[in-house]
Amino acid sequence: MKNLRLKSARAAKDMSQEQLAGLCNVSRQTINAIEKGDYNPSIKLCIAICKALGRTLDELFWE
Amino acid sequence: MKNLRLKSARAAKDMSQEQLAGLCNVSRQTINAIEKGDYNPSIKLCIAICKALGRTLDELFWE
DNA sequence: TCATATTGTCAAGTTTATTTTACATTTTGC
DNA sequence: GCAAAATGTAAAATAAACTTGACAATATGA
Repeated sequence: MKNLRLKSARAAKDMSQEQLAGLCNVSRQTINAIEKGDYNPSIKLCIAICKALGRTLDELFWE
Repeated sequence: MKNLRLKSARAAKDMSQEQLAGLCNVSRQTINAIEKGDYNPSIKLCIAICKALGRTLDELFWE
């Protein structure tokens, strides 16, 4: 299941996958895989993503 | 960093670590380690825990 | 006090997230 | 249409989550 809320929140900040990855200290491929729904990130990474995008866990990852 | 909100939410439901583990399909040791802060669970597991305890991600895992 | 349930912890093994490198495809701006 | 940036994807290696089994320590209740 793709994470379109994440993709959209990133677009809203006009941020590339690579920029977001840099802010979160992970690789670009990791961000790509998460948006694509390929795997299941750690809560720590989810929190880092949320902070970089100014969102909360519930907004980006709650179903 | 211990997760006391999780421990407390579990206590509020009068649920043992083993019962919670059962509902989340993980081992008791995994729940123990998460409460103790020993590791960094996946978002999928966090969501399962939240659902079992009737809480949201922000309530149990947001900082 | 005694028995039992719950929790803490450890070691060894398996699975899976994440990295690195690399290349192909698509999008964007000029 | 061209060049550059952004995205999609894949294989091999590494780190860390998670399991299983087992035992000690602590709490709970009769």
